[in-house]
Amino acid sequence: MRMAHLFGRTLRDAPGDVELPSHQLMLRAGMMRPLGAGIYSLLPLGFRVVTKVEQVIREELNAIGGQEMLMPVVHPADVWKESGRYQDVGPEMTRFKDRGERDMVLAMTHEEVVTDLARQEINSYRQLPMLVYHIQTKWRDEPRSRGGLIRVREFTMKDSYSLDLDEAGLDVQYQNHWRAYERIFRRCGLRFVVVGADTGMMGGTASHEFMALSDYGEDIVLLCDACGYADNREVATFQRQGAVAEDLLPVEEVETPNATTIKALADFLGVPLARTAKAVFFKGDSGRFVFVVIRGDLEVNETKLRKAAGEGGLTAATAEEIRAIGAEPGYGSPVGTRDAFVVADESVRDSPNLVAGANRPGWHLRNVNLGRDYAADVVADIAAAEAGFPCPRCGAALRAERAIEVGNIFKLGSRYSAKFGATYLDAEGQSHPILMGSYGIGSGRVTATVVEQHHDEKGIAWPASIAPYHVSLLSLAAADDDEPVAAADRLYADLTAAGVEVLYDDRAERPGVKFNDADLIGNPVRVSVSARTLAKGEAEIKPRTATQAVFVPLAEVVPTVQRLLAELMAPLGGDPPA
RNA sequence: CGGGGAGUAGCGCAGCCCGGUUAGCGCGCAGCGUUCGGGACGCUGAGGUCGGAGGUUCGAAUCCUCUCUCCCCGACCA
Repeated sequence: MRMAHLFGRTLRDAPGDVELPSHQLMLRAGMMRPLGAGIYSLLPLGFRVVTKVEQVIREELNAIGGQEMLMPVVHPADVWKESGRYQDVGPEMTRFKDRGERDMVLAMTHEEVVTDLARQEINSYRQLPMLVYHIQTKWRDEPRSRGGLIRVREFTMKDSYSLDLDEAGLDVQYQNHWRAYERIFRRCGLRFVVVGADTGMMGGTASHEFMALSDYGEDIVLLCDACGYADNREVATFQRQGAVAEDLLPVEEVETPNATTIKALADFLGVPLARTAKAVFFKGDSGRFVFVVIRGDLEVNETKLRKAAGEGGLTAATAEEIRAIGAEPGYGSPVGTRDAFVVADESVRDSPNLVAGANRPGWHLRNVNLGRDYAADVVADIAAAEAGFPCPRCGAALRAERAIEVGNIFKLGSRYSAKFGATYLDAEGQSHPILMGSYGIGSGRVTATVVEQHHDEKGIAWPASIAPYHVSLLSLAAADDDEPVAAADRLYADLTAAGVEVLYDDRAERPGVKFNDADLIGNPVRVSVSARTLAKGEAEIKPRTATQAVFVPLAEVVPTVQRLLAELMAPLGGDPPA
């Protein structure tokens, strides 16, 4: 591609309000442009990268037996009503009516459609297992998109769906995806970990997320370097110290002016946070008031709490709602409150004689004990794991890292097939629901995440496997000097003929501009010819991440580039260019 | 949805508080000339409904009201 006619120019400055490195760099490099909040056009350079990522995905999915297909992006609402998600999913699903006043939706995902297809196409055990996938646009009207391609409303996702006879078959496909995803992300040059995850509203029985470590990640993962334990913070657990044996002391009131936070309370009384119980108040989606009691040194994990309380969603309770159940904001405790569903963390069961609120301003109670002074409707693990907490498996200190979710795998089981009547007949003529799995990778998010992990102050440094082009070819010449241009033209032809993808900067720009743009765009190898190199019959070759360039005779450029590319590709596990 | 910030030329910004000819600067863009290995220089030039609507005023980018959009934090999130 000749850069003079490339659609999409580079920018010296990113828009001032853009902060994420990948967002800035992909805008500056001319790879994408915003159309609206969370809606982007991919320009040719960016589209080439995403296409390559998708090709990697395609190859690895095909390798585990995937059959590529294509399902629609506009769905009649009927299938969503059939699964129940038409009612369950909130405003992030866009609903509209067609001209015939029929309810329609924009696809957020494709479980419904694939299950509808499965019940039409599958009826015998002889047909299973199967694996189908597509790479298709999704629309999710997120309350807040952010960070360029990391979190958008319209995006392209590879979603695959496994169809199996039984749990054993589902396990195999789940493991196949696990391995395929590891290969995909390795080939894309991503550093990642696999963590256990919440199944969320996908339901199902198991879920893992592929998390690329990044300071700008929206998720937090907890990792154990000693034994390899890894979980999303939403589900991460930690070793508890067990019940403390201590005689239960009588409750006594203590005046605690202005001690409305747990920290202020502990400081005022001179007791450690772990000797206090804090109350946290939520209103559940069901309308119940959820009263949480947890030891003062721990934080509530809302995902765990939602499960323990059996609530689909939770919002913080208002001061009026708190007073309505007989509690007092800042001085709340479950002692003497009413009309609340009390969820206690295991920590308050195991730690006797805690300081808790007295439900009147300026006063707390010493020696409050679960069971004696108040009852809990549920006692469960609802505490958030933190860095430094003991690993649930081996006890070593956990490490916490921010991460971007680039892929996930779910066991759906019969959640959809049962509702849709997607069944097969076994060898005895018995009907069984097909067991399903669902597996997703966002190709645009993968692309942006690669940039997060592969850039420097100059620009992007693409892994060779997914770079827009293999080579940036620069002709460095004065306007009246035809020699370097002619030499670069020949190299462009030779490299292209050898199967190397070349972005040829043939613009009438000064050397500095071309160097800077080449660094910004980030193709893995740069080849330059100028009067200076031609004086010795050479070209300059420099990998994007190398500090030193090499000079080779013009005739050696093609083989040298091919060798360099092969070296750059090798650790990525992909094939070098032909 | 809550909190914060911002909409002035393709991009980055100033001007606004304290209203007053023709709305500025840098980059980019076009032309000419000089330059030519890490974002050159000179001259000339094109490019603007100052996000939109309404209002106040002799006069509004500037003041008031409403509204739209974008960004950041939070809530949310398969």
